[in-house]
Amino acid sequence: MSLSIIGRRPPRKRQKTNKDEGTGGLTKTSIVNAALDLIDREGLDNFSMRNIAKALGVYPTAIYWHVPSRNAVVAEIITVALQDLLPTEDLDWLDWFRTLFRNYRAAIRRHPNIAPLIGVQLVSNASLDFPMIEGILNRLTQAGFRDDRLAAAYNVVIAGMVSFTNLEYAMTPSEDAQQWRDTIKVGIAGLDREAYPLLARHIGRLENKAFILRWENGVEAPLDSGFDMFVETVILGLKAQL
Amino acid sequence: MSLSIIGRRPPRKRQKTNKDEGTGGLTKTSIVNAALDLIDREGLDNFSMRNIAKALGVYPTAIYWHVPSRNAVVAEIITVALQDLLPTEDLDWLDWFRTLFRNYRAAIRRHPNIAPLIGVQLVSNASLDFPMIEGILNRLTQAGFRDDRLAAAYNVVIAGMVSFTNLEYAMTPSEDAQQWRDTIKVGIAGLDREAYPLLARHIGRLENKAFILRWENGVEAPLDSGFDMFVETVILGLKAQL
DNA sequence: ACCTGAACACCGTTCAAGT
DNA sequence: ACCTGAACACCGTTCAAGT
Repeated sequence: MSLSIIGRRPPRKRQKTNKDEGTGGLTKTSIVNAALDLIDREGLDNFSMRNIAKALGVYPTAIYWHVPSRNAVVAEIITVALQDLLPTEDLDWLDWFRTLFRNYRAAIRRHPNIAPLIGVQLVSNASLDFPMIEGILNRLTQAGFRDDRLAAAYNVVIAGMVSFTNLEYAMTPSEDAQQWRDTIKVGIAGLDREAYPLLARHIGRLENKAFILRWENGVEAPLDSGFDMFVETVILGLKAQL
Repeated sequence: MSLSIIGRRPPRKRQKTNKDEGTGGLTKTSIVNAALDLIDREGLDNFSMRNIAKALGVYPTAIYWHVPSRNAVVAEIITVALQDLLPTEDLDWLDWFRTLFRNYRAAIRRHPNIAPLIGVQLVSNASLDFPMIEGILNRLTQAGFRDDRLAAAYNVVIAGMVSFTNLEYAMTPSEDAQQWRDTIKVGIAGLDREAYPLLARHIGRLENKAFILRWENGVEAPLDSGFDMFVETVILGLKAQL
């Protein structure tokens, strides 16, 4: 049972017409699928209620009979994309969290363009669900976190799960990508090597492979080793505080 | 020397007229200040080029003589808000990173509404600057990270710096905040206590104090203990990998 | 050099009307 | 029950024209 905010409106009683598939009629799921498809194919810049409608061959306003708002569509997209993140029960708590974090990143890699939607609005947070929360609390309790420290550790885990990956898959400018890339490269080329010696020495392994110093996101330039270290950092850091 | 993408256009030669203050004329800095003010006062939903113009008493298009795009304004806002994050030199590497993370959060707490702007676009990443990057590399080198592991650790630090805080200050829905809060509370009230016993047992210390289970963001409901633990997690986790 | 003003191609959402 | 169609109050940005 997830905290979906969709399907609350219209609040008038509504018979379960149960035509969620087959008939080709407009439904909540067909809308959400079309929206996710649109984002995958054309990027977040082209994600709009009007473009969803266009993809479905209906008037923009038709969507509002099935779904209360754009925010609700976003929440539902996140729910769909982040299904089945929970690791299997047999893992110990360290491996359980490792797997959780990797599952999250794998889900984002399937739909990288949705990354900027996650975490920026409380509304979209709500599409995560109880089984996941319970699972996290369960493993943290096993690890030894109690009471207020359990709540704190829970927040650490959520932040750890989404943070690196969301940053890795930040939006690249859809227009003038070339110009943007040049701007960064020129900035790096003009670097004062005496003022910033470490940056200058390691520029080869930082350029386009490190936050702030890249012009492509995780789709073209994945930050695998950084992600691996981040996962270990969070897990070993939690362990160190027991 | 920061990687600002502002002031590139118009690329025609342009005399330094040096009337950045005093005269009351429109300038890049007056535009950025007005934009940041607008966001602070009225929230991100009301942040638009047109509303900046309205606040300055000019036509929307006047802004485009001083600034190339909305993205450029965003990048500049971030640069202004994230000034002076660097800790003092005398701290050892552990305390240096602790202070860096706290400085970042303090900066966001001064302008909480800009949090959703940070990290979602590569463009806005670029407003961070070389002194900070060099400082981070410096402390990581001191700690003992070398070569490829230095680059990975750098990415861990950047992600660690922004992640928890950005999530903590995610946007609350500007409209129908009351309805949104009720939706969450109803979801929690209807919780299956047998299926999710840990969640049920600790709901008192999770409700509105934990990601996914809150209806207010860090402005009204700061996650202090979670943040403290997150900082220690990242730092001790890095230390554990040396 | 700097701003006005019209214009273009978009948005999300409401509401009345059709079937 | 479900969709059309018009309408409202917005967007970012370009470009010609004024001063």
